[in-house]
Amino acid sequence: MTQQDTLHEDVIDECGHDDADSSAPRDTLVRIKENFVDDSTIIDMAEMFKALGDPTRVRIIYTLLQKELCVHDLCIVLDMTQSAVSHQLRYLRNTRIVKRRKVGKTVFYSLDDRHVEEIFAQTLQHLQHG
Amino acid sequence: MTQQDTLHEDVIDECGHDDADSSAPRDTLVRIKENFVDDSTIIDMAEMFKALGDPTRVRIIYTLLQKELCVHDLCIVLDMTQSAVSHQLRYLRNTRIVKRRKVGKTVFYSLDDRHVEEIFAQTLQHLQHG
DNA sequence: ATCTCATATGAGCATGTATTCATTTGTTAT
DNA sequence: ATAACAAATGAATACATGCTCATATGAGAT
Repeated sequence: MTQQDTLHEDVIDECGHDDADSSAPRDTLVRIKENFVDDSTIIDMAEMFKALGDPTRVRIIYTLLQKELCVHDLCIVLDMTQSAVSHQLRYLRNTRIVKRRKVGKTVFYSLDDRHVEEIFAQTLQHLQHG
Repeated sequence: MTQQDTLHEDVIDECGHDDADSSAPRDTLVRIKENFVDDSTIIDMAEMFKALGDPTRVRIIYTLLQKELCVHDLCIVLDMTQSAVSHQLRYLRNTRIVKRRKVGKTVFYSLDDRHVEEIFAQTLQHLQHG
């Protein structure tokens, strides 16, 4: 916010009259500002994408997309420490992307959120042949 | 990888014979491992989600979803420093989410990737009324 | 109770990241 | 050329994050 508050309108769209002290563009910005969803939604979105924004977690999700697995087997498939996997599973659990089911002393993990599943699968498709 | 390599199969699915030295479950894990997409795809996915996984960048994308804007106006709408916004725009540019168009000394930014746009809009919808 | 296996978790560390501040580059106008 | 504005960028800083190591919890078996 160091520079002055003049507004710029796309020259092509507005055909000329984008004067520095015109008020219409300012209204446009105000309108955009008012169109904002609430902060909590913004934060929720960021949180969710952040949860998907790590290679290890992507691999976990991709694995669970194929089959429900226990922590131990996940460690084998991912070739990672039990501790590292458990930490990431806790992360994914906290963001409701993954759920667990206990059978005796083993805990089975599977995907919890269907539309996270959709987003993930969709993105995977796009990247694989796009 | 500290614990032993016994495998666990879902008791309900497999109706009993989940012996520690059964070989079928091990095959299952091997199959899952082989189903893996290549590492670069995993990394690309994570990179892309990471790019969307920050409140500031979410706000930028949400804003540009409504209208192409120059850096200066983005600063006003987001109520953020020109430097901070520019840094994030560079990030989004590097991940091909956003593109720029120069008109004189002002630079207009807009969304570049249509399916990032779709993923974003879809996720927003899900979160707003889900 | 004790032992073992499966998972969870806290602390510590090394690395990554978002912002700020100061400065630079690039463009227009005088 | 010089001045003024728009945007980009490098360095520094404060904070977040992913993994490791050690340890704790919890459940079944002996």
